[in-house]
Amino acid sequence: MRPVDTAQDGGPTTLLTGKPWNALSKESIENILNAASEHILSRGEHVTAHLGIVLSGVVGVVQETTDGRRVYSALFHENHLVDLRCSARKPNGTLTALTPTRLLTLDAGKLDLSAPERADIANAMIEQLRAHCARMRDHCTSLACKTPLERLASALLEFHSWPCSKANGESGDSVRLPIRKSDLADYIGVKPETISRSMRRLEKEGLIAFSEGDLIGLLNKDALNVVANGGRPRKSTRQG
Amino acid sequence: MRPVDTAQDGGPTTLLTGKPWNALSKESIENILNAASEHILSRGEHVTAHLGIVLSGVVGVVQETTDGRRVYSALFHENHLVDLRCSARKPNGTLTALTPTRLLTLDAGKLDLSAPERADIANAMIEQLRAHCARMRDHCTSLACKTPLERLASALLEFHSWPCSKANGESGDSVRLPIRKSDLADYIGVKPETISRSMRRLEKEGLIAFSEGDLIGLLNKDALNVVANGGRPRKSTRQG
DNA sequence: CGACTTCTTGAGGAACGTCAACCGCAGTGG
DNA sequence: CCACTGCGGTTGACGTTCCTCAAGAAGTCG
Repeated sequence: MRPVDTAQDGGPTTLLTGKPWNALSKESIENILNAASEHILSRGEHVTAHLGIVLSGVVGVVQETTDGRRVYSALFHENHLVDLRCSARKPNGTLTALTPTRLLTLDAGKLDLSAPERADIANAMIEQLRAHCARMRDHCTSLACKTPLERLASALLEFHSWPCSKANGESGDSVRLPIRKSDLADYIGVKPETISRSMRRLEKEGLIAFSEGDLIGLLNKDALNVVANGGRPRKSTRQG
Repeated sequence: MRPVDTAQDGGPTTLLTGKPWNALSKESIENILNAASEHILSRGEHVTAHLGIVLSGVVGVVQETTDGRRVYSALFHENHLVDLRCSARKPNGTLTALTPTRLLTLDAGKLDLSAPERADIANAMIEQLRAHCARMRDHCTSLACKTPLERLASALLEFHSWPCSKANGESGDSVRLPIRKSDLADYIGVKPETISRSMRRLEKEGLIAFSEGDLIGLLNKDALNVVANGGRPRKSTRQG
C-alpha cells in the first residue's frame, strides 16, 4: 500500500526480477516502478486496481452469481500481468488474493508506453495478454467438456508449471497446491466434495500420492496427461 | 486467399470500416492491409494463420479431446482481432469458420508496430486483446457454475450484442442465431439435445419466442438477464 | 424420391451436486 | 490443561440433472 521508492528499495533490480520483466531496460523498469504501489495482501483481501503485476502469491478474479455461486474465472501467479481493464463493458469480477500475496498495482496514467524507447514495456504487456488468453482458452476447454477427474488432472499439471508450486521431491515430480482446495473447486467449476473424491480416485489409481503437508507427488505424469486430455470420458449408458 | 491490393480494392476505405479499425490513420490501415490476405471461408474450413481480423461471419477456436469431444473455446465475429499466438506453449486449438466468413489474415512480420506513428495499431490490438480477455472471463464464469438454462440465456444476450445477429423485429428485440445450434452447444459446454430442451423451456416461460427462420424474439430481456445471472440454480434436494 | 444433415423428442442411467455428519487442526478463553 | 468454537476438508447417502442412446421430424441437395 505504499509507492515504490526505487532509490530506497535499492534500485530497480530488487523487484521485477522474473520474466518477462527482467528483460526490460533499466529505464523501463524504473518507469514501471514510478507508476507502481506495492500491496501486501492476505487471503481474501480485495483490490480495486485493475492493472498490476503479481510479485508473489496467487490472485484470482472472482465472480458471483446473484444466488451466491462463486467462481474464479482466472488465476494469476508471480510475474503475471493482471489487466482487467475493459472499455466497453462493466468490469466483471473483483481481484482477490487467494494466498498471502505481494502485488504491484500500476497506475495506467503514469505508465509511459507511447515513447519509442518504452516499446519494450508495451511488448511485454502484449506478450502477457496473449499468454493469458491462451491459458483462458485451455481453461474454457476444461470447463466446457471435461469430467471433474480430467479437470483436476489438468489443474495439477497446470500448477506443476507454476514456479511457486513446482516442488521436485526426492522421487520424481511433485506439486505443492498453491491454493485452497475449496478455491480450486471454484476455479475448475466443481464442488469441494468432488475435488476430494477425485483426488482419492487419482491416488487409488496410482497417478498421484499425498506426501506430508499439501505436497502431491505426480507418480505418472504421462498417465496424468492422458487423463487430462480426455482419457476418462463419461461412462456410456450402453454396454453393460 | 489473395493479398489485398489497396489500389485495386479502392483504397483503405473499403475494408476495416468498423470499430476500432476505422479510427486508425489512413497510413496505419494501409500498413495493415499490406500485411493482409483476404480469405473467403465456408463453414467448417480451417485456417492455419494465428493472426487476423474477422470482416464478416463467425470463426471459433476449436479444441478436441483425444476421445472426440469438441469445444469452441472462443468465438470471434466481425471486427474482432484474432490473435492465437503464444510463445511459451504449443498452440491450443485451430481456427475454424462457423459460418461463411471473410477473414483478413495478417502476416505479423509485415506489420510495423514499432514505428511511433503506428502506435495506434498497437493500441487497437491491445484494446482488442483486453476485450477478448474480458469476454473469456465471463464465458468461464458461465461454464464453471451456471446451469444449461442460464448459459443459454447468457449466450442469447451475448449474441444480442453482436452486430451481425442484432435484429430488431417489429415487436421488441430479436436475435438471429449467428451459429448452428450444435456449435452453440459446443460453445456453452452442453449437448445439442439440452440446447433444444432449454430453448423450449425459455419459450414456455414466455421469455423468448420463435419467429420465422432462426429469429428469436427476446420477449422479456430483464427476466432473461435475471436467469443469465444465476436466477435458476440447481434445485435443492431438500424441501420436497 | 432418396440420401444426408440438423434438430427434436423421448426414455433411462450415471454422475455430480446437495445435505449432513464427522475429523483434524488452530485459535480462544476459562 | 481442557472445553469450546470455527474452519477446511472428508466421507456417506440420496436425488436431480444432464448425458447417452435411439428414433423420428424437418429441411436441403442430388
